[in-house]
Amino acid sequence: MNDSMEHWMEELLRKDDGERMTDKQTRIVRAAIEVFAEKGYSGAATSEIAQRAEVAEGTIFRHYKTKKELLYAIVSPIAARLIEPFVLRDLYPLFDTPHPTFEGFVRAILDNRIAFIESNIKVIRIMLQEVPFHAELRDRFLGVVGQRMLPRIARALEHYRAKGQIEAMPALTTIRLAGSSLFGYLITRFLIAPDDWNDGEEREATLQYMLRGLGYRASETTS
Amino acid sequence: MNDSMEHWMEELLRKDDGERMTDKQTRIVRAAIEVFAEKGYSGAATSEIAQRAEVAEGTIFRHYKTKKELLYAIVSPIAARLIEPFVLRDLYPLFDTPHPTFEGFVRAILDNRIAFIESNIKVIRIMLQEVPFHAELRDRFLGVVGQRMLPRIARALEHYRAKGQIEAMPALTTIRLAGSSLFGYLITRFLIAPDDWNDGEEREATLQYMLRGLGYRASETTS
DNA sequence: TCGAATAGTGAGTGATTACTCACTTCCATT
DNA sequence: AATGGAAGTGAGTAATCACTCACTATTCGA
Repeated sequence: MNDSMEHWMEELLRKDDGERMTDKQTRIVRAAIEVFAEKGYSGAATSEIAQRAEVAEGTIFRHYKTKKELLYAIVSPIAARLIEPFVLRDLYPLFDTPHPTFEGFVRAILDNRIAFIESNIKVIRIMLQEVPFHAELRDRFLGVVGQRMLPRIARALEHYRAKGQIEAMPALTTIRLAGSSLFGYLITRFLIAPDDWNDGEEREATLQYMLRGLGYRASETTS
Repeated sequence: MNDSMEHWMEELLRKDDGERMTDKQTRIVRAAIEVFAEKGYSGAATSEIAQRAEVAEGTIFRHYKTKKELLYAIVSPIAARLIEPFVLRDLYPLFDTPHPTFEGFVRAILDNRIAFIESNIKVIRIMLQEVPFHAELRDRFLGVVGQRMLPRIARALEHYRAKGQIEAMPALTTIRLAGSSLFGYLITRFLIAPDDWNDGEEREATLQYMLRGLGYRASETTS
């Protein structure tokens, strides 16, 4: 029936004020994720969501004023958590102790993000589907990415570049290139070819491609 | 009003049997592209398409039995042409004369695909949006890619690998990695950051990233 | 010039849509 | 045990949906 939403669910299933949701409320959210993922936002009928949640249709609108509010309630927390690790990781200095090499840095991010996306694939799919049609959603997401995530990654990159471990290149370009490779890996693995997939090999090949592409050299100067 | 669909339009605007479309029919197709791109397939109302085409709603259903058939009529020819150049390019031998180096090969594909996608961005957006929801569409697309495009690229890659110009790696992995970079470039350029975009620099950086990532060496053996 | 086929029309249809509201049920606090 | 507020209900509603059909207008070969 369901699969991989267990851990984050517990955190998603609180209201903004921290109160726990009732049983029926969690069933509504679960059902909505299912139906949005299958049919898209416009194609999903609130009547079907209610049916799958085994709940009266009115119950949905008791908790969410509109269908769009239900969508946002599902997508927003995941969007935030897509970015969070970069923010957190920056709190204890990322620069020196944790990863002396750029390779270690990239490998850590890769593993971390793969794991997260792996267990949130459904909601992320909904997000990717709907972002083009909801200006508010897009602006909020791009805003957070642009203002919080990118600058921090840029700072980390500058560190490794200064150590001569990677080629000089505008930070945004570096992020775009490496991001595309990560993104392509995930899309292929989860959406295009979930079968016939040797994950160990593909992951390593992707990593090597990224490192070579960015001109990684083990080290020249020591910090 | 409209912008970049001029050249392929002339070819799209024939029926399967080659007959030309009437004026109203072309207006329907144009309007449908607009509305599908803005609202998605489910979110698009046939009444709005008719309105924008300045046509009676019944006229749409005279030419297309259902709304879904209208979608397919728009998307199918573009899906085919996304792949076609690889097929054609292979007809006159790609291996020797045209591009002695792998770099030239990649650069040619890059330029070719960029130009095509640039002038078909709207329909491609529709395709990307709707493919997840229409199994028939997805299967047809993946079928053509898997059976016609991938084997031919794989053969070309084998050629350059044999000449020692690129690293040994499974062909599908190579294609995925290079494809991700191309895809990421296009997504960023057309969907995420159409402003603040130095195209010359970004295109060159992407190319270099791809070549380095695949372990490109100018040449070792001569053919 | 005619006739028949094709293109185009728009009011009309039943189904479905998101959402409302008067109502009942549940439960924590007194 | 009483009570007030929140949770839950489901029939009902106006709007919108994709699609039909009886009809008119246009085109074009004979």
